[in-house]
Amino acid sequence: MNPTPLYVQLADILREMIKSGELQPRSLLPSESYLQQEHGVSRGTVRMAVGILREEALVVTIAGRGTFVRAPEPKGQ
Amino acid sequence: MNPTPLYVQLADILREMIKSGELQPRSLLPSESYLQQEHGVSRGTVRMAVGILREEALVVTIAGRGTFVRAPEPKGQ
DNA sequence: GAGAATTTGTACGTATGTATG
DNA sequence: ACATACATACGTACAAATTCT
Repeated sequence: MNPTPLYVQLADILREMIKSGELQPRSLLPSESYLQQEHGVSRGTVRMAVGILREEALVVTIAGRGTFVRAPEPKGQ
Repeated sequence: MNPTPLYVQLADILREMIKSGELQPRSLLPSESYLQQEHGVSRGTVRMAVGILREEALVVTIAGRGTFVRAPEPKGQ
């Protein structure tokens, strides 16, 4: 009965934006601050969502810069 | 029970300095770096405090220059 | 004009506290 | 007890705008 946690929902949204190509490889994800306001959640929730994508190796985060969409691994590796 | 947040307290102090005339219209507010050290808080806390005054239209901030006390609106404008 | 220093702008990293279910 | 979610507050890093030497 428990609804899907907000941070999982947000991770799902962002993952879909990457898979669909809306967020291109090597491009920046929206900042934590932007995602906070855009989705009406706290920074902690945003960070947990992005953390999921990081664990899935879909994105790479650099302090002071932002979070980047990783290039998909070329086939045959 | 929660104490007033530091950034609200600092905003209150700065607002009072403006209202009282200690900080004159068109003069510069102390820099973020100065306010940090002077009040023993982090830069983020200073920025949130100044952000409150900005929302109240008591000050105007210019990147690379500083934050200025706004001149009170002359009657009839 | 070049370069350094200052100041604000933006972004992520971490810790703690509170509240709810 | 635990997970979720929010807010506060510290810090670091990098970038951009401006000023000064």
